[in-house]
Amino acid sequence: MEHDVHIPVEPPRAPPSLPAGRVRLVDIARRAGVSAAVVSAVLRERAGERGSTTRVGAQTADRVRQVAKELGYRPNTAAQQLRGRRSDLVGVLIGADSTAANFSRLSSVEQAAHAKGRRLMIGQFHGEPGSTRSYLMDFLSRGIEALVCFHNPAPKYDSEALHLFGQFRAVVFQTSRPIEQTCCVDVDRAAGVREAVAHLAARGRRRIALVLNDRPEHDRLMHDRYEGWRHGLADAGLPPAPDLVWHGDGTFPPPPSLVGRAVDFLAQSRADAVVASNDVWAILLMKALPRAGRRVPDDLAVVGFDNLQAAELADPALTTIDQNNPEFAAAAVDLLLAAMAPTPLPPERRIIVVKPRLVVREST
Amino acid sequence: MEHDVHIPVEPPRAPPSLPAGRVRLVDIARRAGVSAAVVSAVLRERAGERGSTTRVGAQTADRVRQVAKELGYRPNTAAQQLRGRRSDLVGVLIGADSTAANFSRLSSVEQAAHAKGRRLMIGQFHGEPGSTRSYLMDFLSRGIEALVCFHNPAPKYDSEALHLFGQFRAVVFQTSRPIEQTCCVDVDRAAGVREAVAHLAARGRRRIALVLNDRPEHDRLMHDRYEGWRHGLADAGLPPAPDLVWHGDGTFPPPPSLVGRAVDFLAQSRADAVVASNDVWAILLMKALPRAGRRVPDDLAVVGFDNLQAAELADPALTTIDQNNPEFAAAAVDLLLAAMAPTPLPPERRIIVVKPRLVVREST
DNA sequence: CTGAAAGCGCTTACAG
DNA sequence: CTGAAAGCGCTTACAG
Repeated sequence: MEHDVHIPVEPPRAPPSLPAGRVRLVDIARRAGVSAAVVSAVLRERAGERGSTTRVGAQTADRVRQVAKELGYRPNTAAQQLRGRRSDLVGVLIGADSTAANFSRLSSVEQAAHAKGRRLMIGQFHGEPGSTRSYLMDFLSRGIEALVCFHNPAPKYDSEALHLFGQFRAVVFQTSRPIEQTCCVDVDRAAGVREAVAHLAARGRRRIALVLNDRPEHDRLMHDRYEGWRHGLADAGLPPAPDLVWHGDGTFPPPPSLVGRAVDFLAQSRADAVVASNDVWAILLMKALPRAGRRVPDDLAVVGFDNLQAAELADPALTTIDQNNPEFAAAAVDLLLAAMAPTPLPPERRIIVVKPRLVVREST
Repeated sequence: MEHDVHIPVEPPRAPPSLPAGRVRLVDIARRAGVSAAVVSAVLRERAGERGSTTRVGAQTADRVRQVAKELGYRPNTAAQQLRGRRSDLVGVLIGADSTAANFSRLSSVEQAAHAKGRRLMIGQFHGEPGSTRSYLMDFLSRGIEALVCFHNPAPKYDSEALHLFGQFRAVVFQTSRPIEQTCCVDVDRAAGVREAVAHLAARGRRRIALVLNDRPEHDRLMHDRYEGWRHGLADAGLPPAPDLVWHGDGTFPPPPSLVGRAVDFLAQSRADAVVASNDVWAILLMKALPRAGRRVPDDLAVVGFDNLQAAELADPALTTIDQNNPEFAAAAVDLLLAAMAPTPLPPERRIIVVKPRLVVREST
């Protein structure tokens, strides 16, 4: 019919020896004069997978590899996956409002995963539980079996989300687990603060204060810091000093008024050192202290937590507790791989605690 | 044979009406008493894809949806992809040594991509071209057609890498393109600096210096700042002042000795304001200036570039040029989607320039 | 409006 | 040591 003439004519097909478009396994097979099964066996062998029972002659194998390279063959992962191959993707869930510290940890996890031949797919959740669920379902649709969650602290999940988490072969959470069977990498915050207190005491500080973002009873992260501080004082032979603990109302980042109250507290309590909840708090304190007539570090030594880029750039450069992201990331990936193994991981091996490192700079 | 007795006995199969393991399309079809083709049509319709020519009766459709929900069906993306469905994944290439600024941009891109129904797979490269190539091949194997590259500045790619880039349907680079046909989102650095100079002039500054990390002739990013500064002076009716330009040797971050030389220059040139290459430079200058007897902002106003978290935390809080990541990310994703369309994008639409915003704080 | 069939690109028993 | 065949879970012409 006349109105059909505009339909484009099929271009002449390329000769079968030079496949057009994407190169497939059979294209290699045809060119090398072997069957697809042989090509598959050779290529999987090179990919370092477990040797198939089918052995291919060395000459044939070389020829196949040669042709594959010539044609620039790249296997179609969708087909491999459909045929039963396990996915090498790791899903990552991270809060869209994550701090810079979390994104730098993400970078470490990517490197650790890459070193183990894994790739990362990332999803950010934005508070509402729906976004978490949709990403989890998406990951499962793609055959992703391993998941890392950067929840800090873990939000309250609804039962539907918990059900979805349960469908992965391996899940590693950060800091705490909403589901007992899953895995967790935690940072030993108490040990970090304890080391910081030891460092301050060694430098002659005697009235070492603690500034918390929230009450220790409300927030496990703060509780851990409190415990580390308490033990640190005891280690150094200093008396327990509940009068040297100040806490905010959980607001973060703290508004100037809240920082001002903490500074007043530090001045009035005659503290000669302070361990802050994190670097942001520490830097804000350092900024406000001189205006209250307290010099850092002469009158008051300051220690932060996180080792943000801002810590190094602060004036004076901030002594802080580094969360040791490379070790954290390696532990997370190791846990993930161990949890994927056929034999279930014993409960005591499902949690790894990473020890942070104190980075001493000018503020102490 | 006796030594085979340890092989586990197959568990009794679940009745066909309650499929065990992953739920497939046919499981829904069986339960709903229809064919797989009907289920596929109904489910794709719900997924908002273009309506198939095959229309399904409303009652049947409802029943299918109901059953799919009951069984917790999730489509197998590998099978969909193998059947010809386009991938909704966007590959992201980012330097492992990326600054915090780049990772925060990554977060914006994820949000923009997510808003358009796309997912991100990230890969980090570690300097050597091999890691870039292996990620590009990996992305192609997965059927990923869209790529975003956070190269800043773009490294020298070998011809093999360039060939791989050419195999994607859409590639968006940051700042500059190593291949002409690809797309690029750039930040109008010159406009940002020009605005900063206008701001300084409006506050009565007359000797506005420029501190560059490298010679303008060596580095396009520095050249753009130089041009913005030059035009800014002209806009404000200030004389051209080549004696107010200082540049380092490209080392970044700058060692204290280099910062010291820049500070000496600022003191000797009697500058009353300075625009620095970036926030790190600005903060290091602010830290060193008081020791040279110059107070910020009273004697010397300071402007940075990037709006890092450290800028807000600096003392005084740093006025800086924000790269406007949300707009950058939206532009990058728009470009990607436009470039994926069947009609090729005209060359002039392959570059989008994002205007940065000046964030005024205490340092000016 | 609906069903039966073919096929996407692989891998894996199963024969030779 | 190698080949022919079946099938993973979908979607899309093609018939009815």
